[in-house]
Amino acid sequence: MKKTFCLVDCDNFYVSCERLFNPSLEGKPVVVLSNNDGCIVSRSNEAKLLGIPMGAPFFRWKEFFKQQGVVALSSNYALYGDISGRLMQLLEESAPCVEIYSIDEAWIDLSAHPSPESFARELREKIRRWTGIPVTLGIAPTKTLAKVASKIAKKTTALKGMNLLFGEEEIDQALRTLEVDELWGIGARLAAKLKERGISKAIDLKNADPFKIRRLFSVMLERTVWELRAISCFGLEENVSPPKQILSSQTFGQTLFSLDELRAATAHFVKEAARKLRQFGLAAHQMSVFLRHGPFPGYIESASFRFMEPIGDVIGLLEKADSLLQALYKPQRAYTKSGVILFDLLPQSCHQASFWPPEEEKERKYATLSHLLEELPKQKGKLTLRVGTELLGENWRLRFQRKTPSYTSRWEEIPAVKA
DNA sequence: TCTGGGGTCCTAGGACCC
DNA sequence: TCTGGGGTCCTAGGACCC
Repeated sequence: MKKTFCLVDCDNFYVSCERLFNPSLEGKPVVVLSNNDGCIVSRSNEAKLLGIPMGAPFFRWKEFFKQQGVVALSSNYALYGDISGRLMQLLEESAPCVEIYSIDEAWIDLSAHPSPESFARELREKIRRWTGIPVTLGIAPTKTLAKVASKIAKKTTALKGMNLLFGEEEIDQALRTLEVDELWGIGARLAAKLKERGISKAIDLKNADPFKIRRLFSVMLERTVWELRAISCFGLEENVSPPKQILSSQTFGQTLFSLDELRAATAHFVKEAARKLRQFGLAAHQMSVFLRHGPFPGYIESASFRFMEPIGDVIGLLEKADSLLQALYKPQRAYTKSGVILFDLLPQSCHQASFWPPEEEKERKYATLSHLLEELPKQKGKLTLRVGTELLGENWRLRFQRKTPSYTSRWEEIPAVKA
């Protein structure tokens, strides 16, 4: 059966969110920075026109921004997450089959829709009116081609944020204009290898022999070739599958040397990871703690542990993480980042009984404590109950020098209208 | 002086099994 | 001299995505 996929892709999402609450940013070059104000992760069209690349380190562009009047903002994830939630909800109410793909992208299956074009036109208008966020829609017989359609729509103002790609000639025409690394699933590494074999434009990959591509590269790349030929290989994934791993980590606000500081940071990451674990009703069979040290990009060392039984409670995770960390730590090292990964995740309900008699008393105590540790701060404020290790240091925390208020998610920061 | 954080999937190779 | 042929599972590492 012929398929029709529609990609809904927010334009410059983080910048667009900032503009909702600060219209004076409209028409100006604006960028949003990553955590720690490290690099540039979102750019307005005006900023793109100035030649500012995605992912560039902020410190290299600071001077240029001053000269050109570019506004740089720290990222405000509470705001972006909230706006994204509203937008996705709107999509789910408007379309039958939706896959939320990232904070600012979603797929809609329009295969059964009698008129995808008018549906898309109305949807785009509705999103703009209800959320204030501009989006671009790419519509095509495969996901890879829908990405191509949207990419071209973003480059071509005449298309007004919408592009349908169906005819073979139209598709070929589009693929002739794109480099192979502009395709979904092809990064710099693969592009370099493809170029060695004379495949440099997207159209060259479409015309390559899929079986040869599979042999030389991978099945994934073979599927991309089929997708470029309008044969769908990547379907819509509607059911939100639980995560397979949970990672919580950060680059520190400054270089750290002391074990106590690292312990405080790690305790924080464990709590974050455990919160997510509970949110999905999962338990972790394995945990790994890692540290990065030395000059950028640095060396990463990690230590893992496999629990006898999958574990979900914070206290148990904290204990183990702390001892893994202490085993990894070496004095005199300049640490720049740490983190915790939980993997081998299972639903809490498929708990396999232990061969050993359970330590019921201890488990009950832990469960109560873990519950308190999570609930109390939620109800009474962040600092009401914390783990001792968290108090060992604060220097790992991030610098946010240019953050805008949490307009939609904190009562104290809701915008006020002055009479 | 400054370089994000959170994910997924695939592959190759080793250990082990019958 | 001759040294099988299938499997499975696990892990590390590479590549990609937003």
